[in-house]
This record gives sequence, structure tokens and C-alpha cells, in this order.
Amino acid sequence: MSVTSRTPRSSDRPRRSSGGDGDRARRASARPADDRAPLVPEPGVPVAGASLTRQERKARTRQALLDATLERLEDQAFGAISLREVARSAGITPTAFYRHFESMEDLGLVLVDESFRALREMLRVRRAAATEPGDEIRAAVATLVEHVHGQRAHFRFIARERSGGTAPLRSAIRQEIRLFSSQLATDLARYPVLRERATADLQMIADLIVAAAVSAVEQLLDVPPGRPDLEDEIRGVAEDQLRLIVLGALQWRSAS
Amino acid sequence: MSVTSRTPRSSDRPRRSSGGDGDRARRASARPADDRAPLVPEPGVPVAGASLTRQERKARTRQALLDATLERLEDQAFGAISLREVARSAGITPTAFYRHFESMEDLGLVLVDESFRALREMLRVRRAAATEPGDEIRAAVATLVEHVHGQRAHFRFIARERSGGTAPLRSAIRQEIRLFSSQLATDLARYPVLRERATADLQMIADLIVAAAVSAVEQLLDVPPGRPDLEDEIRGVAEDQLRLIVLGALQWRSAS
DNA sequence: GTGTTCGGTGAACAACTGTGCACAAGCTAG
DNA sequence: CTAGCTTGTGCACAGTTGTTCACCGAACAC
Repeated sequence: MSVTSRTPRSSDRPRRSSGGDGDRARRASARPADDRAPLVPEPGVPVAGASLTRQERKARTRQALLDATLERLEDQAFGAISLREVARSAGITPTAFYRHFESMEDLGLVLVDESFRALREMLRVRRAAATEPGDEIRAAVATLVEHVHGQRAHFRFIARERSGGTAPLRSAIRQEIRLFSSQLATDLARYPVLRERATADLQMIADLIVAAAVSAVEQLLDVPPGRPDLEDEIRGVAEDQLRLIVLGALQWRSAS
Repeated sequence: MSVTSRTPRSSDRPRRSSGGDGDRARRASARPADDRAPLVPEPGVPVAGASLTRQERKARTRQALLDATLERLEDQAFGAISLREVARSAGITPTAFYRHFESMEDLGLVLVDESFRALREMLRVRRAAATEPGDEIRAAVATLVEHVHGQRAHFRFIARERSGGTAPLRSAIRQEIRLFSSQLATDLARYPVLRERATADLQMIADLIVAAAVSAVEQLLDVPPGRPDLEDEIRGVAEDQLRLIVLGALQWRSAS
């Protein structure tokens, strides 16, 4: 009895129980669980020509696991990706997974870290680049769009798990974003026109900017590849929203 | 899962780690998957005194399935909830599930509809209530907070699946929010001070307001029960953000 | 050169998954 | 009153899951 004979065309939907206790199960595929299908340049198998050091090899398969997860993340939510699936995509057996991570949740937290390292890098580049004052908003949005392009998988991971994922992941991401936002608030304090604002007000403004940025990123991630027109539309709206916020901030008087 | 030391050689026979995040002891402890544990007032079994019409009974178990899903959604992502699990919580067999929905995805779309019906209701109430002009922002935020309280499960579902879920659900939710946002834009046009703004600008402003609102709702959903202080903090910031946006909107001149 | 460490394998386990099929019982229409 | 549709059950099946165990071979430390 093959799988294709099923009448309801619901197709194969990612599924998994888990939650508090650890247990999961997944949809049916054609062949009976092959396990390990090397899509990545031979992480587990002895590499042809090279005799790498053990550290290098370990780091390599570890990264292969992370990358495989990010790749799988294109279709499914992180919480719906199985350990076996990741191991399979990375080209190792499920047992070997445990040599690198304690659990999928552990891997997820590492992924959060890796993703935000990219985001911090973005901020660093932004700060370093000297932009003429009048064009700061345009430059900021451009950097954002550019980095979403470059780190698409990581941004997608963050965007999805920020509110969709399990509690530990969610709170880890929220905290990173909060950190990001408060850094932005201190950056805002450097502008002469905003200098006399109360720090709580600056934080409120920074939160609003971040909310707009998050919204823009989410929209960018939904843009199908090869539609630069939609992307420009989003970019333009985001710029206008930031300008409007700045306009409001300049008028703002704390009513405390 | 895996709270404390996971030491690979630890031979805890029953592999239910049961620690994880705040997970209360689940009833599926000992016996192997009982299926069907009536938590809901007897949907499947012949009800004692009442002889309901077939339609009523069907609608009742259908609602039980939807409610069970919402309940399960507190801990897990929608994509991680299994059909069997829902059926179990609703007190019917997995096969009976198919009498009501084609698949979990089907149920999810119904849930989207149900959730947004509540949101629309909120808007309707808001429009009907005559508020004195000066207090409109405060009143709007108050209504939002109130409805998040009342429809917590639905809001959580939307917030999570908005960016976390599978593609069909995600796009369904996004479209509803877009609709909501454009309605807000036309509402904005009714204010005399904003009347001469271009519709694209009004839409941009409405999108910003929605982004701020979404952010506020997400924060509200993360507030642990019994912490009204945090809730007031969020409410206050949201009000200020809206006021700032209004301030900016009044200054706004389209640069087209 | 030799023993150890360690990243890997493969089989096994019990639990769980979605879904098909045959059947039962009651509301409902005739 | 009777026939049938409808909503449920029970069983089965094949496939997948996380995790453990014993083991292996090559890089490593000495």
C-alpha cells in the first residue's frame, strides 16, 4: 500500500506532538526512512582527498547541522523539524547528532545566537559608515534590506520563532531584540535635537522604530524572489514611516 | 525538554523527561496512548438527559475540536499539534475528526476566520462607542487591551501563526490584517485634519499604527497572569506611541 | 609505537503519527 | 414503522519519532 493511494489530498503536513515532554512523530514519506542522504559535502563520511584535523571535522558537521536546520526552516516551523530530519539532511545518523547538541532546543538557542551575531554585525557596519545627515534614514533602510538579503535564512528563523516558537526560544529572541532596541535608544540620545528627551521617551521611540523595522522585515521575507518592485515598495513605506516617527519625535513633549 | 543534566549515559528508563518549561503534569502518564479522554462535557458519548438534534451535536463537537486546539495552542505551535491530540482533547476518536474537518490545516483556516470575527467585533464596538475627541487614543488602547483579555486564546493563535505558521495559514492571517489596516486607513480619512492627505500616505500611517498595535498585543500576550503593573506599562507606552504617530501625521507632507 | 579519545555507525525500542476500512447506533425523513 | 444517512467507534497498518546501547576506526597524546 503506497502512500500515494490516500484519497484525501491534504498532502503531507509537518506534524509533531512534543511540548512539555519529548516525543515527536512525523508524516509519511515514500521510502521507509532512509536516514542520511548526503546533501552537504560529505560531513560524516571520510572526505576524499583531505585529511582534516578532528576539530575541523567536528566544527564542519556541527555547522552542517545548523545549516540543514536553517534550510529545513524554509518550509516548516522550527518546532516541527525533527532531530532525525536535521541529521538526515546533514548526512549523519541521528545518534551522531548528540555529539554536537543536547537536543533540538539546544541547537535552536545556538541558532538564535548565530542569527543575532549577524544582526549585531549589521549595526556595527551601520555605525561605522559615515553618512551625510540628510540621508540617514534612507541609508539605514538600505542597510536593513541588504542584510535581509544576505542573511535571509537567519532573519526568517528569527522572525518566525520570535512569536511562533516554544517559550525558551521565544524569550531568548525577545531579549536580544530588547537589547537591540535599548542600544538604539542610546544611539538616539546622541542626536542633539533629541538630547533633552527623557530616557523613557527615547526608549518608547526606539521601540516604535523597532516595531516598524520588524514589520518591514516580515514583509520583506514574504516577497517572492525576483520581485524587486515589491521590495522597493516596502522600502519606500518603511522610509516614510521612519520619517514620520522622526517628525513626531521632534514635536514630542513628555506629558509626565 | 531535558531540564537538568542530560548526561548521555543516564539511564532513566521512562523517557518522559517531564521537566522542560512550565509544563504541568499531563494525564497521559502511564498507559500507552489511550486516545479519547473526555475533558469536554461528553461530546461523543450519548449525553445523559438531553436528546439533542443531530445538527446541534455536530456543531457542539466541532466547537469542541476548535476549543481543544486553542487550548493546546497555549504550549505548542499550531504546526506541532497533532490531529490525534486534538481529537483526544475533544473526546472523540481520531477518525471522527474527519467528519468535521478535512485536515488540521482546514481546521486552522476556520480558526483564523473565527479569530478575526472577534477582531472585527472589536472594531465595530469601537466605532459605535462615542468617545470625546481628546480621549480617543486612550479609549482605543483600552479597548484593545480589554479584547486581548477576553479573546486571549484567539489573539495568541493569530500572533503566533502570523509569522510562525505554515504558508497557507500565514497568508490568510496576513490578508486579514491587511484588510484591517486598510479599513483603518479609510477611518483615518474621516478626520478633518487628515482629509487632504494622499490615500497612500494614509495607508502608510495606518500600517505603522497596526505595527505598533501588533507589537503591543504580542507584549500583552507575554505578560504572566496577575501582573497588571506590566500591563499598564505596555498600555502607557502604546498610548504614547500612538500619540507620537498622530503628532508626526499632522506634520506630514507627502514628498512626491 | 601504543593506548586513548571521540565522532561516527547500526540495530533496537516503545511511543506516536495520519489515515483507511468495516461496522454500530441513533436521529431523521419517508 | 422502516430505511437510510450521519456521526461516531475499533482495529489495523505502515511510517516516523527520540533515545539508548554496543561497537568501530581514525585522529590524537604520549
